[in-house]
Amino acid sequence: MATMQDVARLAQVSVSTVSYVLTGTRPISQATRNKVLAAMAELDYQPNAMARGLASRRSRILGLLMPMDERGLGATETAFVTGAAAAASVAGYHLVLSPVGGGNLDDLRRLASQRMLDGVVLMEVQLADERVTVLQEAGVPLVLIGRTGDTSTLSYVDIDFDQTVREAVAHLVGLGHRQIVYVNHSAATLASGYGPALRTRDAFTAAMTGHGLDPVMIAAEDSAAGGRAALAAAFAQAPELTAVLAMNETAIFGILGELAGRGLSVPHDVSVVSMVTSPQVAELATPALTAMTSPGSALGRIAIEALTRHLDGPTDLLHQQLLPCALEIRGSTAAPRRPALVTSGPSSSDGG
Amino acid sequence: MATMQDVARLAQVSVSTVSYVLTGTRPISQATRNKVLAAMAELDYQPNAMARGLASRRSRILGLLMPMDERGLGATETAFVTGAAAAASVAGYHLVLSPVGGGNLDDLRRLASQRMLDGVVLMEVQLADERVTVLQEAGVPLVLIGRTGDTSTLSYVDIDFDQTVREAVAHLVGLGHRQIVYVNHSAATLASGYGPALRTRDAFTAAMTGHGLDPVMIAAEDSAAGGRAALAAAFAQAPELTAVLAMNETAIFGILGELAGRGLSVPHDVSVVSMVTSPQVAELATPALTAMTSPGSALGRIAIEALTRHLDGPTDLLHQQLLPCALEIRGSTAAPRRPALVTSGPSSSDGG
DNA sequence: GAACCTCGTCGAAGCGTTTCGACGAAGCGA
DNA sequence: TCGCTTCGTCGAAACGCTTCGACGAGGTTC
Repeated sequence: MATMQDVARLAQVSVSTVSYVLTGTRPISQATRNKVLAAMAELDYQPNAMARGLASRRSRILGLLMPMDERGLGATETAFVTGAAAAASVAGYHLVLSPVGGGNLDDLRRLASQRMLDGVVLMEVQLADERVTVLQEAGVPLVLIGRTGDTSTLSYVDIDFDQTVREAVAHLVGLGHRQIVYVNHSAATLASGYGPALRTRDAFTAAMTGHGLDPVMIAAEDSAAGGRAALAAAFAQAPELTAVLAMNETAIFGILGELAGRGLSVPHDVSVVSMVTSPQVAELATPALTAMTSPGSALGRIAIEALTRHLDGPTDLLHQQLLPCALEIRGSTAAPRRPALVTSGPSSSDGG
Repeated sequence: MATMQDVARLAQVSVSTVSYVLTGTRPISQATRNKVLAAMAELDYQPNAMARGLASRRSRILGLLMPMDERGLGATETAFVTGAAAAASVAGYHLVLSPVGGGNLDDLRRLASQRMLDGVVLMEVQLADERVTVLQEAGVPLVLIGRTGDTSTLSYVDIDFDQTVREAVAHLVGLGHRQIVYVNHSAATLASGYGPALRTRDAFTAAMTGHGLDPVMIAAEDSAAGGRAALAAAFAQAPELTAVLAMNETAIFGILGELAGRGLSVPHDVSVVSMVTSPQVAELATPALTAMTSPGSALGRIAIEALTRHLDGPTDLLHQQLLPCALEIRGSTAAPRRPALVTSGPSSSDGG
């Protein structure tokens, strides 16, 4: 383990000169720089992260705080992580993933106060999220993936749920569907103030109303059984339904199973669109699901970029950005077999 | 940000005394300890992780190195992570997840040499894994989840593939199945020396042979399409097959789709067992899959415990442990409708 | 009662960086 | 030529902690 001292001695310069070569905080002549670089190479020198952190009061570590609950990361969340890690690496930071759930707020407070994290990206943000308060009190720079209710003082990147839902509905309506049911997360999740669930609910209502259609939403537990139950409820509320739009990635497999069980084929009897879904998951189903693909890795990347920009050049600007999901048409949507009576709008009347 | 100085001053003791209270490295009288503790509480003191790391030459950070590839973490890998994170927290360490894939060996070398990681847990180990060499050269304590080919000098925790496969086969044979096909990972994965694929292949051969049965293995691409192709190949090689055992969690959805497409019902025409699978994924299918549930979080926990034990008390003992997956019977296995002719062994002849 | 421990505490020397003030050596305008 | 910057470098003081040697005070042991 060579230290800066060793490098300085070998290069016959002072320690500070070596430091300046490394950090570029002061100009160094080309000749000296070369001597130092050569010495570093010869000694296989690596700066000690702890010493650097202590002296500079910046750890060059970023935290990605993700509540890792029982059911694990979907491919969407994984994409956040990989995107974020790659961006952090580019910016010269390390990324610490920390599974700080709702419960251990003290853990979080400790983590934040230990000066080990230069900044933090928060995932799975609730509309009212105590973690935000804790981190702000600890003075840790913060970027959210997702949004709290009051976004006026925070930087965030989030999915543009409004546009995503609008596009999904437009796709179905364009195919001729009139009775579309939206399967959301559970009632409990809605009640807990989970942003995506609430925002998509509102967006769905708006989009359907805009088409002159009746918005029917079902809250489903996050399980295959929940999906099955949701489909039963959907048929009860909307017997003529020809399409299902589902936010609940887990429930959707139950929905598909239940449709098969009722002898209904996808997409001919019922079309299915999965929202905020990764291609990997969409391909698991048979037929592969038409889905709104989440911009997962882009979200992670942008969040980290916003954070590092804030850390490296202390701009006080907030970064607030929404990214829509992209419609990827696969095998689970088609024109309805018996298109509902056209009650308004110029929807096509093909299909049979 | 109160420092140790502040605490010492307020408690009217020396800085070193405060340190001893914190670390317990020297005895401190109860009276003094109380004074110090009170001062800490009053100042809301949090030790500075960087300073501590520099002085003690231990960062109290552990790395979990996981190759995060395109298709993301399954619930199984996620369980590793949560188990490891929880155990690390208990042992007073932080966990850094680092997406160090195969390519960036230099990144890894840098990470290891910066003295930022006290120790490392390596996931998704190949039989010949360069990362192991790099870390050993850098002198970083190491525990594997998985195994390299030569395990003589390394600590590891891994799934007991041999027993897992044996149990799965025994379950199917016990139900009366004789023609069982094993769907493994892809040929490319096998060729790359991926331990689980190779070990399960051998274990399957051994288990089937032990029952006097013919082992048929199919290598399937990690996709739904790969699963469909695999099933076709399986029927080509073993037309009488009544059961499928699948290691390939992704392919299994294709297999199920293809079975449905052929009008074969699960489990009555064909039984399906999924290996090394999380309950969450098993429940996604309809019917829910009988599966060998991987001891995911236990693996992560045990790996971290072995690592911290090694770090805190420098035992030179290696920790080498295998954990079997647990058979969880759900809806995808049953006695075959027409059990194959009993050719040997005392299998029951019920079912019809 | 001398010699020797052990216990609890202190002061000071690091740990390996960054960063600040200083200072010759040039370079430049007047 | 004189004062003035600017450039490149140096030495030393942090940064906030751990850890080592030392040292009184109080017990034991013979």
